[in-house]
Amino acid sequence: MRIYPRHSWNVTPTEAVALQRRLKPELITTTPLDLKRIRLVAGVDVSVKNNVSNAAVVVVSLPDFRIVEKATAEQPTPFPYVPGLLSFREGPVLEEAFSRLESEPDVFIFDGMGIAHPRRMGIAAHMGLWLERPTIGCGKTRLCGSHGDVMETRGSFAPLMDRGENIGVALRTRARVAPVYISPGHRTDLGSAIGLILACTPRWRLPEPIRLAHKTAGEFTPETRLFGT
DNA sequence: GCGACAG
DNA sequence: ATCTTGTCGC
Repeated sequence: MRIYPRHSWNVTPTEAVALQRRLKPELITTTPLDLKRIRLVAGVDVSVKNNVSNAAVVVVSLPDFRIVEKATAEQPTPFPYVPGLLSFREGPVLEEAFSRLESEPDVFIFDGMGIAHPRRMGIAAHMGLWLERPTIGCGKTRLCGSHGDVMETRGSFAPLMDRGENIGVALRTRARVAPVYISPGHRTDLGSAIGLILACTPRWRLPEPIRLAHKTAGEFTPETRLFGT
């Protein structure tokens, strides 16, 4: 599918922060999704081993979660892990995987934050600008903000607040299991994000597309090129 | 200055 | 993220 690069990834951490501040005004997080019309959902994930990054985008159909397409890419890891700058580490290899995608998913779910980020530019929000399509952040742990208790029943959630803003929710996708952190990325709103995540978690804590992408990204065979050939 | 800190 | 054994539960 077509992608829309917005800037070079070859930047310093200081420049990266400046880029996040410049891009933030372009995010749209007030448009609801028409959930009953969603047909294709993509899960996005990156695994890193020995400074080699492997990206996987797995597209599934709803409501049966059948795999429609898988796109992958491999690149040297270009940037260290710095809290708040994850997209500069995973963005380049994701861009390559996205460019190989044939289908056009209605929405993309990322392993990480959307606007639940110090500068409201988590990886789901940032890459949403590359895709110009709805994106949602689904993280396993919190980057910033705070929230109250979440009831133990599936579907319960508590607002995630940061500096007076509601940037997402801690959402219980499975009874008595730790909640996940959901936030809009681009071209969707918080309510729609919650609805879509619940529609994608029939059994496990993490959304099915993310689980499949995680599995695919981690299945790469490490290059054991010792002794040549 | 100190603590927090997606993957 | 990755490194890693056993272990509790359905």
